[in-house]
Amino acid sequence: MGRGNCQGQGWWHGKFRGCGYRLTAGREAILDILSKSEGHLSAEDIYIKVHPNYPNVGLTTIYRTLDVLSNVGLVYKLDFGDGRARYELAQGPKGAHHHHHLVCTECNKVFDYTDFIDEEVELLRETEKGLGAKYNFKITNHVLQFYGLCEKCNGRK
Amino acid sequence: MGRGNCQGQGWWHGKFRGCGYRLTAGREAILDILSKSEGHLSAEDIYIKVHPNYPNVGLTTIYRTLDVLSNVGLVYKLDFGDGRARYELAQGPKGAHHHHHLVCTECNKVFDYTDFIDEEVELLRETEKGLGAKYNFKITNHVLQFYGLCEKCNGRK
DNA sequence: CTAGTAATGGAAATGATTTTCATTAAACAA
DNA sequence: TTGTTTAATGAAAATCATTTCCATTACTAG
Repeated sequence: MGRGNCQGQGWWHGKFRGCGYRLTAGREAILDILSKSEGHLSAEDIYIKVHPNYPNVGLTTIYRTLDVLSNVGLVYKLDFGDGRARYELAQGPKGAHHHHHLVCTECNKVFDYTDFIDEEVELLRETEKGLGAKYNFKITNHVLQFYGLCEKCNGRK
Repeated sequence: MGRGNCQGQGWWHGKFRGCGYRLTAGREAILDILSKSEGHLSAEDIYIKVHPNYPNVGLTTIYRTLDVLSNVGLVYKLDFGDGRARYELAQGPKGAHHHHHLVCTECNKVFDYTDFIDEEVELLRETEKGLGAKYNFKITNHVLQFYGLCEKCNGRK
């Protein structure tokens, strides 16, 4: 973690300075890639996309930056169970568009969905409240993911 | 994956042979440990517990066996986001006792809970059905986990 | 009893992520 | 603008959970 709770909402620039972080070329490059190519990039994916324009940005920096971005709350770090983390922008300039993920265990493709989100969110909120009260547990975060076979992979069997 | 769908319910012994697997001493030792010490053991945890009685069972075998057990459906492989997998018996001799997990991000302790399970299961079932229909996705599995601070860790801050 | 094949263990390999450390460059004050 | 302070950086090395290799052992069906 590090320097306190810097999570919240808002859009870049100010966000950094406020938390004592510096906004460097490399960091902007990474944010830029994330905002353009929407969805589920691994550190290496980002490295490959950033490299042509910024050949001097190393993989180490990608990792460090993603860590910072996720601390600041600009990026979500996702785990689809394939041994490498994925990252996606927490929100566009327009704000957050809440969605969950559907992961194909065969081709590893990830589908975003927004159906049932309201009911899910409602239940999750209830559960968080209930569990928090019962176990004196302060819930900060949850993970809900569905795994299975996408249409294509399911057909092939 | 491997040799077809060997998932289902039932208790040991028969399970193995039926799927073409052999029930060896090492495998029984691992099942034994899992059934005694309930909850969330890592491969190394298991290794350490098995080793005194079976010094000749290596870590590699633990991993391989856990893989088999999880294929056969006797064991759930869990991921609490700390970089190592955990394993728990899918069911006791009495049958499954469905529960979910509450993970403390500070001390990494994991709490089982069974509250709200009915509502959760209901919603998850609905969602699975809905998503399955809409995206032609065959959902086989889901993950729902809450993260936060346990009473102790929360108090310390 | 014997062939066929699954299971095993130890060592080496893998691969994503972190750490180390010397160098560079934001940020802010003078 | 110019320092000065300290965060940020890159390259290489280190970590560490998990897998793979490979030669050996041991179930099991015939």
